[in-house]
Amino acid sequence: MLQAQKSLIRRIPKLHSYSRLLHQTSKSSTLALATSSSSSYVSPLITSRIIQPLMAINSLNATKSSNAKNDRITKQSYLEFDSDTYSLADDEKIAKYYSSKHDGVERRPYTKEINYLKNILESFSEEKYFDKTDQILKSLSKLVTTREFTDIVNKYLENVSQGESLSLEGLENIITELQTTCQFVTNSRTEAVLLSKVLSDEKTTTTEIKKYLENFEKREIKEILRNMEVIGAENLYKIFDSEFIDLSCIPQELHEVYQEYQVKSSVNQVAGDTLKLQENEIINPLNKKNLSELLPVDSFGLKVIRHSLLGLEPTPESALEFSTKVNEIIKDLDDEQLKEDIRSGKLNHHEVYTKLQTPEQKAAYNDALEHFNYDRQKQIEIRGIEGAKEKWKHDFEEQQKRGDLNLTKGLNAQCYDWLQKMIPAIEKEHTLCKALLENDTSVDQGDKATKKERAFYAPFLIKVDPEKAAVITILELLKLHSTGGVTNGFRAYKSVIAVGKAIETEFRTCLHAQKERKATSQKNASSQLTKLISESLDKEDDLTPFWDNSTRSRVGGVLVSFLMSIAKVKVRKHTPKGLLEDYHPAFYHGMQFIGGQRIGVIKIHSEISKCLTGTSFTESIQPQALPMLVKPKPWASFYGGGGLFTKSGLVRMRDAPETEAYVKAASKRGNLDEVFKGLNVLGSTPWTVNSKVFDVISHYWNIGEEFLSIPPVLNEAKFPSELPENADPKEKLERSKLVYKSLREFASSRSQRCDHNYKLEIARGFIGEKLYFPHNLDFRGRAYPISPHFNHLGGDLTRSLFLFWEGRQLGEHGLDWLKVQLANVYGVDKLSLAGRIQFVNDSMDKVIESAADPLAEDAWWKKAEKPWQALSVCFELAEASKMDDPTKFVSHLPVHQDGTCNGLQHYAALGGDIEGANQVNLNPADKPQDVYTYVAGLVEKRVRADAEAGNEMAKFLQDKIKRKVVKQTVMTNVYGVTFVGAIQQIKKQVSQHFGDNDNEHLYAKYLASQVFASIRELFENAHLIQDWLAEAAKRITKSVALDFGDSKDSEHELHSSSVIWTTPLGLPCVQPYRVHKQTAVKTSVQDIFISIPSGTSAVDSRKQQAGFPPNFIHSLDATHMLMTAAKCGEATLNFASVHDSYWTHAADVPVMNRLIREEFVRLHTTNLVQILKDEFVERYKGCYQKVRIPNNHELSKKIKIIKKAWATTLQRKITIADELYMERKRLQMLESEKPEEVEAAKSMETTISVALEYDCYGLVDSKAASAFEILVPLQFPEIPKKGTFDVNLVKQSQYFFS
Amino acid sequence: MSRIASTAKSFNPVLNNVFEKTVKYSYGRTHLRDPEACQKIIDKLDLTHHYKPNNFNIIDVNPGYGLLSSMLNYELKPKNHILIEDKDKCVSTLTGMIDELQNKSNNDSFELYKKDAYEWETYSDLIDKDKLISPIVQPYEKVNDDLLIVANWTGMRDESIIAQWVGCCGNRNWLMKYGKVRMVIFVPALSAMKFITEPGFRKRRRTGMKFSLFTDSKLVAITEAAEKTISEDYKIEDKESDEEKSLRGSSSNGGLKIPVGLGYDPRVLVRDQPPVITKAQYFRNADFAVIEVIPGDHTSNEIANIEYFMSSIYVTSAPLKSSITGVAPGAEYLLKLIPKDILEKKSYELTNEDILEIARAYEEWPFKPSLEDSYMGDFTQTEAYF
DNA sequence: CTCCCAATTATGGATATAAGTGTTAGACAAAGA
DNA sequence: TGTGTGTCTAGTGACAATATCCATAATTGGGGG
Repeated sequence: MLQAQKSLIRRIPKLHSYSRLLHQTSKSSTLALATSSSSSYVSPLITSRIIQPLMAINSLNATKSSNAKNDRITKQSYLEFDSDTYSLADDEKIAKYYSSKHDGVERRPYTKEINYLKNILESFSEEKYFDKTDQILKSLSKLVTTREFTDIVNKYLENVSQGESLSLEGLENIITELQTTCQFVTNSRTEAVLLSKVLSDEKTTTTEIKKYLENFEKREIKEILRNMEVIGAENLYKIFDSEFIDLSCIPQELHEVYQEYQVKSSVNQVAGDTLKLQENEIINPLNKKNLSELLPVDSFGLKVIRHSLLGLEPTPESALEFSTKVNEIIKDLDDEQLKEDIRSGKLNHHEVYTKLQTPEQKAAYNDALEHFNYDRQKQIEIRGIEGAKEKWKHDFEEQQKRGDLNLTKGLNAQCYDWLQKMIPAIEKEHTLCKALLENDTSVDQGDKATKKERAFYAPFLIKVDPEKAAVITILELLKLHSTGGVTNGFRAYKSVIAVGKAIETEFRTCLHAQKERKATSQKNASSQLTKLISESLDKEDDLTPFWDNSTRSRVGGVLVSFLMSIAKVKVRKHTPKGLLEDYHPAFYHGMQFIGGQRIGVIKIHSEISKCLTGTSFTESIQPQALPMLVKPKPWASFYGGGGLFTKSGLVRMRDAPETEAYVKAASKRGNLDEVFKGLNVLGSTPWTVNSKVFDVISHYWNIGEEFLSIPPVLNEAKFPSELPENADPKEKLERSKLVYKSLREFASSRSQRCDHNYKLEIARGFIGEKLYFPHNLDFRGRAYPISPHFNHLGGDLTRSLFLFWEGRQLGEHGLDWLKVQLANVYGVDKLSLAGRIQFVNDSMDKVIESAADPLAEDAWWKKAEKPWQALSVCFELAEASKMDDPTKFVSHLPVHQDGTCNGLQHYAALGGDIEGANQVNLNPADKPQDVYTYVAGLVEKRVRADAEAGNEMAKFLQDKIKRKVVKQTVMTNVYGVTFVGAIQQIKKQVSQHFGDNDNEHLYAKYLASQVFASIRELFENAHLIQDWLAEAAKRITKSVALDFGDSKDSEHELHSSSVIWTTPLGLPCVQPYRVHKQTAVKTSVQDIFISIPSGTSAVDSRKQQAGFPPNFIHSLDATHMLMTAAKCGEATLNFASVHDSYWTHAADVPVMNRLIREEFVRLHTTNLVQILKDEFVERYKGCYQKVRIPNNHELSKKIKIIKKAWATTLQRKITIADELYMERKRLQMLESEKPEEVEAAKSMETTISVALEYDCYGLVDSKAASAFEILVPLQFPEIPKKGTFDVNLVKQSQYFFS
Repeated sequence: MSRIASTAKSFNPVLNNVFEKTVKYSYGRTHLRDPEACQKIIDKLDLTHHYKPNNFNIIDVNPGYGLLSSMLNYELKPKNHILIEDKDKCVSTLTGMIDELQNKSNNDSFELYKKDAYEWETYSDLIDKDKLISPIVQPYEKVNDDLLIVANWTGMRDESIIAQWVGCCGNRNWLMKYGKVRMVIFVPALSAMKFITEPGFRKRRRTGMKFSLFTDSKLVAITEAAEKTISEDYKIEDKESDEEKSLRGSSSNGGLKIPVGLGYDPRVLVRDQPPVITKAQYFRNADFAVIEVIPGDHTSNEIANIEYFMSSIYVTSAPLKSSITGVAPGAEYLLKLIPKDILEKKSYELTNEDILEIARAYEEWPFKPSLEDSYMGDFTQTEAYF
């Protein structure tokens, strides 16, 4: 077993593979250069006097590189090494970089390993496997900085100090030992852990506490107490009680709490601001007793608490508290009926809220609800999984009782059955894992491979409760039904990762909840203190890093394989011999081939998939993916916005450590406050569900037929008739195409139906609720709601379901804006504002009809371009028009203001094109300009010219160019659509509108080129900027860093600089397009292919180039949005956005419109491109670029001579690495303190230095027959001149956003 | 610009100095440049007994610059010799050759058909629409003596065509509806290694199995192995381990005494004794082989029911008994129906008889998945975005 | 106890898999001259 | 070394191929000192 243990420990860090890498590269070309005979590669042009110092430097380098061998972590795994031989020198622990040295963004070597170690340290420390934790800590101490190590150890100490098993002495011993063996440096947090340990001991007397505290100075105590989440509420009060403590010992943030406590305890009444209820057991997920008590909520005399999201009832305590508060609020209502309605639960939260009369009542209700929802939110996040289980159990028991064969219920019962079988399997696995980790040889671990696998996932698997793990596995697999292009199944890869991720999320949530509970367990803790503590808990950043994908897939793999082996379904088959009955696996594994490539799939047994089609399965939504009931935690650091117990990063990214590092660094420097501000405005907008629209949707949904955007219920795909085996291959081919087409259609219809179903189910659950969307960003800074299924970014149908929770009186202009909104969604958005209002006024009776009878066969709203949103406005308008004074109408409807082709607006502002600015409404005008129509006109003009020139195609297309044909292409042009993409878009239009299908491809191709040319003509300067951006990206991504090939940093590939820029709000954007290496992870299901994230692998130059211009523009529109959001927040507007569509209350539209314009002007009055260029120059200095100069130029000759000289001394070809090495040496010597070295450097010539005297970019001549490649310092082209458009005019442009 | 002149037996002296010795465009395929090499192939094929002069047709797919075609034509004297070729440079050389023949020897059997040989339509048009030839349907009991197909499919992406043609042999559709039509195909060496195998050879996979089942295939000629596939520490070993090692199909230290033939199933080499074409004899540095494929006695009907099953079986090289379980729900039942000795075998060891046996057993299986279950969607293609 | 060598294991890289290839232009890499 | 040829991949959010073999580095185990 020792062997297995060693193997585990060895395999986990996988350090030796890295060391091998190091070793290999240390033998590679550059080092060979360094270690070869000393003077050989000095240019013959250098006199012997100068060779001396060079030799010295080189031999120094040589000894260093021979030392490099010792960097290898060889032999014993690094849990066992005990000397400093393998440690990273202090400067090496952080002294690495990503794309640029000049950004102060550090890259740590072995990040992956360190993260892994942190994770297993966490795991082992809770299990108290001290022998292992010791080793891990030793290893870590070699790899991280002292400071970080202190943090790690503190966290470790916190974990191990829990419970009784370790005494204070034991803890102190550990610390002392770590101090000696690992150079552990304590800080105040360490003291806090110790203090907490002292205080937690029941036997510790007050005198002892005092004595202990007296060891410290008051200033020190203050620092210690800052770590309140370590100490915990209960202990904090004990400290407050100690007579040794006075205000000077208390950190600022706790002053209030302290003083309050002093007052209260003087009256001998401890922190009584919470309700005196039974023992506070909020977080006890598995307490069944608790659940049965949940049912009689109405016994509190208030049924307001109606909805139980995910089948979870609120805790009785908080329900009682809430009902008490509500009773208090409605006490003074004079409307008895309303009072009764509220009490009896007839009204949902939002109805109650709107019906309250005074602002004070509303505020009080809001307050009470927020408090109540906080508890519910906790319940959802922590017990959401359990909710699903309870439902299954319920259905299972029902079925047992009644023999009910209802399909959905049957499925739930089936799940319960699987769950019951799976739990013991996982429990058994847990014991095996623990045995493995404890070196318990008495347990049989099975064959070698299994054992090896287990060694990988054991530390993680044991952290999650078997029941929860089982529920999660079942849910995730069922959720994946028919995804990934697999009929009746899913990709094995996806399932394994999904389960792994879900398990991790659950684990993290539990961990966080547990911590918070521990720290705030004191039943009488003041709410103020509780809040402070949970806030400081959020600050723990990177001590439990995210699991990497290989870990996820391993954990997921084992669980999926369990489910696959235990989940059975009963099948019956009539055969000639009679009825056969058998149990078949519900899931089975297979391979699919796509273009010869294997894809692992897991198929769901048809009996099961039958139950799954079309039915709702809402329980399968991870609770963390739902909108929130309470205001999200405000963003203040990289982690911490979003769910209460859910860790989500500020920027969503897929395997992009570089992006992460840059954003984190920016966050730490405080550069992101503006971004946070904007995001927090978005996150704090409360919403509710539009129940009127919901009812209508629900009606049509249940009919099951296709209606507007609702897809029909399809039961099975229709296949064309079979062909005989010997049919012509051509026919066979045609048929199989048809089969795939119909399968594809079926799948897409089903997945759409499924998607809608999710949304509707969630909407149903949130009717009457107050909900929030925490937002985060993509790497360009665009904001997205974190909850993926149901949010306001969705399509027409989804958007129509949203209302602002708060209402605002329409006031003077509000009604008009409502009308504009209706006109916009109806498709009448090309008229002037007055025209749009007139349009609605003319249709007012139809609007009212629509609202009164939305289900009418030919209701007016159904003909709208965006019918559902139109319906939503109809309801609102109809209500408003009922009022005598519509200005007093309280409106909840969000009114949208959309930019006309927002990307082009930014381009036009950047480029200053007058005509372009006109067409996208930057320039004030009487009525909105339509860029699509304009471009269509330009295209038409070109086509006509061609037609006259005799082009047949042009003759055919003449007079057929409509707005619609070019619209999508114009729109996506900004977003970097390629020529091919444009062809596809236009082809679709062509095939719809023109008769001739045979030539549609030719037409599309021709038109696409004309559209491109037209756009280019219209936005000439803008396109020059686009070109400039692309050229800059090209140069950056093709550049070589001076340090390339340096022995100290061998990880970088040749081209490893990605394009990085900073938005005006300070958010660094790093294009994450790199070529990722991929490896296969063996799991018991199959091998799983995962890519290894790396910030240093070669950049994907093509993607970087293609992506940069659109990404830059996106980052600008995102910036504009966040700026506007922040301003709207300041103006106390409710604000929401869908990238370039900004929403607020009708009454507030004028204010928002002003802010939108002001912020746009503010953004564009600086010369953004110039700033970008300056930033680039600074960031990429020290990078070199290949330039082709004429072969016969004297510079070419000079460089050839130098190269030849080097090559003869080195006996091999000169590589780029060699050239850079020599240049590096030259520059180093120039900085040297020794004058002779400086002298030597001055007269030394390298291939790069000789080129410095020439204007190499000027020498580039594309026409020259033969070219020679040389390296020159990276330069950027001059930025194109701006046009004459004055951005300030935007302020007066009514139709800029409208 | 030197041109080819040769005294090879099948070389038409009329064509001396018609073909260029080097060609500029390979169009991604290998072309024979040496009449001696062509002669080797023609001799090995030994087709004169099978086809009566002036009484049969040749469909010559991708003849390239036409050297081999001209020699085959001279040797076999077909009534019609259709050259399906659409590459410009090739076409011009071919027309030159045809003109030369017509002018100097009154041979008008050649017909150039400038279409893409990849398209199925090309063949149906050739026969049904343009009626250049009208092949006679002959029974499957004997090899068709009315039609001969010669094809060069040595390009990178041509392997799929070969596989599909074999599929047609199984289906007996396409040109195979005329009977057992002989095909002489130039293929990449690696394809020949995979496809022309006997049971037990490690590289034998599904398509290899189909070759065995649906066709009688032979290796006609091979090339010298390209240098990179030859292991440096190549050693001559004794015969037994020789046999074993080369059965594994490993390309590094195979057991033949000379590097030529490395990577092929040694039993096939012994069986077919293919002559070797040297590097200098062809243009474009890519190994190839010439194979002869004649439709066999089995059809795809016989194994249609286990298509999906087979694809799963050939994913792994584990013995059937262990790989069979995950193949479909309730596959355990199937274990009872298949003979034990077959279950012990690995997928690449299965013989034709074994496969047919499995197909029969599968038919007996009460829980065999319905047909639509075997449809595995492939809709990864990006579809429209509104 | 360490050192050295042989044997074993881990790991990354290469290659095959199936079997129509919906489309076109342009950039880029390998290869033939 | 400068050419023609073949291959690859094409907007964003966001979605990823596996099995097997082989060479070689790393580790272990055994033996001798």
